[in-house]
Amino acid sequence: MQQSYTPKDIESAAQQHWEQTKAFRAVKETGKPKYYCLSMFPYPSGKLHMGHVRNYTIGDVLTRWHKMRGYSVLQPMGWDAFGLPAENAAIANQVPPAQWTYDNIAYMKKQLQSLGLGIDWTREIATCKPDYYKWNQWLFLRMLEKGVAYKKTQVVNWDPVDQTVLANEQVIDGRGWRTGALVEKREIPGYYLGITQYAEELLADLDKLPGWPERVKAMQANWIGKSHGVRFAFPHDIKEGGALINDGKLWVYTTRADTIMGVTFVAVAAEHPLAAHAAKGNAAVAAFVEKCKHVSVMEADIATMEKEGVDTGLKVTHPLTGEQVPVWVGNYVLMGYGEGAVMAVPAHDERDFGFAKKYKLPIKQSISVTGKTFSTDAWAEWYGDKEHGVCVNSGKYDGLNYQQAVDAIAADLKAKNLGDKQVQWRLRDWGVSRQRYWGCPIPIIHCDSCGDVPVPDNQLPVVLPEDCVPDGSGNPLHKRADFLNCTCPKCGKPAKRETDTMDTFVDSSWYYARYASGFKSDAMVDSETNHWMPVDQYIGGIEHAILHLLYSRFWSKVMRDLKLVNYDEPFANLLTQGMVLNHIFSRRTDKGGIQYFPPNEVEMVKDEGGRITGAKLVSDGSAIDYQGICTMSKSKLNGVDPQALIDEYGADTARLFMMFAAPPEQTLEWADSGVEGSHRFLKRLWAFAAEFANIGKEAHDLGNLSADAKTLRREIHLALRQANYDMARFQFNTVVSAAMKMLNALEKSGKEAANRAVVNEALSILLRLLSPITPHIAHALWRELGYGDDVLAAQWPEPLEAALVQDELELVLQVNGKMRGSIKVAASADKATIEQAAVAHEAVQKQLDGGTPKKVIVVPGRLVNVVV
RNA sequence: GCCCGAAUGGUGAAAUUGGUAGACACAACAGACUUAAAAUCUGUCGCUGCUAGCGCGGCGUGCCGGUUCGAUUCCGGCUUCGGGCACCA
Repeated sequence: MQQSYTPKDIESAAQQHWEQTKAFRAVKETGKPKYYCLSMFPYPSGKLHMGHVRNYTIGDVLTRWHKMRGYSVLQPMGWDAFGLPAENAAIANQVPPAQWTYDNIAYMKKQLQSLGLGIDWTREIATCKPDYYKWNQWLFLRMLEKGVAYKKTQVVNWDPVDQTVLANEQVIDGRGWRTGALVEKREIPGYYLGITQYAEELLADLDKLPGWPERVKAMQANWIGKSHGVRFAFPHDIKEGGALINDGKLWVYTTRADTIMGVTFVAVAAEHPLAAHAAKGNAAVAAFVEKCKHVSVMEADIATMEKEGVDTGLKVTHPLTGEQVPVWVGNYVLMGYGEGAVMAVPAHDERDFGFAKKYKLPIKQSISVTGKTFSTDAWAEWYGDKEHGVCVNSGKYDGLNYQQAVDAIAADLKAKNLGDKQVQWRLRDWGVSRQRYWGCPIPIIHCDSCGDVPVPDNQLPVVLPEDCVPDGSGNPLHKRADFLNCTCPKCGKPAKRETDTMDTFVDSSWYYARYASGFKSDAMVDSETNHWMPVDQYIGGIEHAILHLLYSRFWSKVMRDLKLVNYDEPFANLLTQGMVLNHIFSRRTDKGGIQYFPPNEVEMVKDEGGRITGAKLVSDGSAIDYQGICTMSKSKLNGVDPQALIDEYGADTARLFMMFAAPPEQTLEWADSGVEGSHRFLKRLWAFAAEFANIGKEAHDLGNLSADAKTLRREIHLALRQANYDMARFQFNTVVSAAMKMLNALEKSGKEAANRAVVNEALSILLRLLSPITPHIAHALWRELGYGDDVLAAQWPEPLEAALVQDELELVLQVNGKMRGSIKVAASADKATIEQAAVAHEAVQKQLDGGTPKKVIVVPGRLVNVVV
């Protein structure tokens, strides 16, 4: 056996072995439970980054661990291959997006394989291939038939840099989620998916997902945003051009209908028809409306912006009291939510209160809480309390609590035909049309006579030409006559194809079901899908907590309603892995800019305690600033290329460090020195195994062990017990530390001839334990030491009771809860014996000072606490 | 403001859920081997007081309080930092 650890050789040999034995080919096996382990598929950006390595290592550890425990496993991989970066690369390099994408896929696939991932590559998919996106189109047509998909013209978020429409979800603080450009409002036609039709179920079914992190469920629930309230109208007779505006009704929505008797004014958004009407005859209103339009663009200021408004001079009628109520324009009212108008109750809404104080509007109390005194001088927390409040100054509603008042008021409004209870959702329908080339074509044909005609199923897929080179000015499909021109399926006349493509979130909304399908028939999914689904463990970044996961859940429910699949929820368990961070180093340039330096060109300067105080450049020793720790990013030059790491240390070291540095859900701080530490462990393991192989493995009798051998064996099994416990809760960092403890113990006392039987057992445990994390070295040593042909086929180790028992226990001795020493007692000792031994201990005697203990507490197997 | 989550040595972290705080590592320091370096191995390593030393104490898990024989863990009240949501009516 080779004396030194050479990762290159053993890793390629192990990978060949898995390939030849088809070790990870997923097949239905009767009598075995299934385990579908899925990592979020990558976008083929060019090369793997550390986040990928972390994600896929976690998935592979779980896959291999389950395989060894008797599950039939499915771990697939594919490519989220449509999207903007390919078009941007095309513009920059004059290469078709298709070619760029396929080249990247080929390279990244090699990288994934070099990590030794146990993937069933026969199920590989790329979403840019017609045999995949055909089913996007097919399902889209089914949705059209069911009314789940529909076309409408709407104001959309327009990203001026990417020249595309963004979903509401893709707008962050008024900027495009990818480009960061300020979003403009535009009106264009597009297709929408009725995700709001499933809002109730998407919210309710979160309760069916105990294996999801609470915070992800909370984020989804917030996003769906269900609120119960009352929608009602203030009647008015304000006319424009002879006709009543909005049929003489100013609609508002409120969650606090119980405070309706406290209404002293109404506030409308600057874009509201009443505001527009008032602006025509009132310069002050016109100026304010204009100001709101400009200010509203400055998103950063909005959060801290002063609440401002202007009186329109218009009046509407209170629907219950008949009083005349003034209408104001408020910069805090949003046209996009509810009705674009709100009833204002200064006494019981903090925002309205501030507004009323500023403009000296009346404040009318309509809720009171026992023992509290109302004052219009300052806002108090209880004014908004709907738990304890009862109606006052509210006529017939006096004395009613929140729910009673809302019920009564809603009923009265309904009787007057002026309103009713309504459930309001924050969630909007999903606009899927994108004015981009590199995406799945929307299967629609525009005919001058017949209008928008769906492409018939037998003409699917509508294939996207793969040889276009976008030049940055609009969609290149507009210039492709061969794509554009077609005949109308209804009347046969010449017609034009839709050139919009689908949001790439469509592609990723069902790929997991496609993997699970056997690919045996020309169908979106086949019967094998229901065997593997739902995904038993889904692993990916927290950044997808809302969009991708919500869309996938929605898509699954649509597929279920079409009887394509039989599950309600696609992902039974979800693990959101933390980000990978690294140090940032920078320096101010002469011109006042900031220049960043990659960590490998920098030497850190530390103080005596080892704290980082600064840094200097390796090349010339000049001082630079240490900026702390941040996510790896191209612009800050603090990314680490996993390939360099694999080339230098091997895949096992990369995997081991990734698992050891932090628990999976926590952010991981990159440290080169930590990588070396992990590599050192593997070298030590190899060296120890090689020495053991040389000495030979005679004397394999575990039945008659010396006290030392028993102690060593117990240490091994204790560590194993801890490892198994931690494996089950995905705390892989302490699984690794258990493995390290085993090797430490073996190095300390494993070289004695008398311990050889224990060492032999220990190494077989250690190699099986490490096999999911560092599969290559485990595979190689398992064979070298003659344990068998394939460690993957070995049974997962479990600690033995016989190895854990002790004749004599060491108990911690406490006096008043403070540790004062320890006592040794026979394992069979009863409570009285232990108490006696404890009290007799000199440390206890010293504390007792001749007296007797008040109380003695014995925790079996752990400690004795003497209270004096 | 609301909803999550976190806070433990110089650093990453652990403590099997109320029972020896700091496991396992990294860094640092000292030593061995070496002509030397690298590699490797050994030792020290929370803060602090007394002691020449062996040792013997005190404090310590963001802060303040509580429950308990015993609290990193449970309860109440804060502080700070992450993440999400938000003029959402």
